[in-house]
Amino acid sequence: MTEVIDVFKVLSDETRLRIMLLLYNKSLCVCQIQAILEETQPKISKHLGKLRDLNFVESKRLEQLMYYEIDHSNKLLIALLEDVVHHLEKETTYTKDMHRLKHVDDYIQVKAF
Amino acid sequence: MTEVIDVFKVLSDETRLRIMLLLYNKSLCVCQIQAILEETQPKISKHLGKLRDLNFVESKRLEQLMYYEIDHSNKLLIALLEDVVHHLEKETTYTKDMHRLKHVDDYIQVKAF
DNA sequence: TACGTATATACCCATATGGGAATGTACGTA
DNA sequence: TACGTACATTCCCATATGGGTATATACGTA
Repeated sequence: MTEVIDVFKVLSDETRLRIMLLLYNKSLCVCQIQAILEETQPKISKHLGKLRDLNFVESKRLEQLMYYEIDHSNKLLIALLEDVVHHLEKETTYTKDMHRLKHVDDYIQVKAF
Repeated sequence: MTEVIDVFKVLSDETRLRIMLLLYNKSLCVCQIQAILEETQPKISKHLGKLRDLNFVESKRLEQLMYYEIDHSNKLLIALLEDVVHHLEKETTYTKDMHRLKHVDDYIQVKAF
């Protein structure tokens, strides 16, 4: 039960949900997420820390960059995100985020994961 | 986005999640929910109030009993609960709740919804 | 009308949560 | 070694959240 509660808690914060929706599509480093979401670095970092502590994402350092990858083996998490994606298809914040994600390399140039 | 966040917030409390999983199967009155979950009446009532305020459930009075029914038209909510059901199939609290739900009439005798 | 049962609400409190500002740490480079 | 960039963490604070106890309200019945 705790497991389910944790997933819902994680996804019930807008910043974290947006982060997860990004990582659901592609692994990213902190500064990319920061650029796409237009949020402060500590804010992003703290949320990523929480996500990592709960094993919803994994981090991997590439030189100075810390890349985050979603745990694709977490069936529940993935199923929930899939539902959300369908629900948000035409929602402004989501579509903006996805657009920026596509063009993330225009915002910031980093090495690929 | 707020819509999605609200659903996740609602489901991120164990008591509320258990209530929703009950109502996902069957409409129930407060005292039935209380009996199944073995929680205090104000606790159940307050959570139901929150669920009603957010339009995730509807209430309907039958004499002294207040019946609660899930909003089956809320596609996202239903999809998420479906995912949860699959994930909890063998989880203790959940299976216990479902067992009590089946035999709710042995616990408390009330008029059907 | 008085009472019992079912339910809702108010009040209070402990704790959790999220964010900002500042600071610390890791790594690459000059 | 000094510095810049990327990221993590600490400290602090405002607010949200959940639960308990007590109380109020609604409805049926004697």
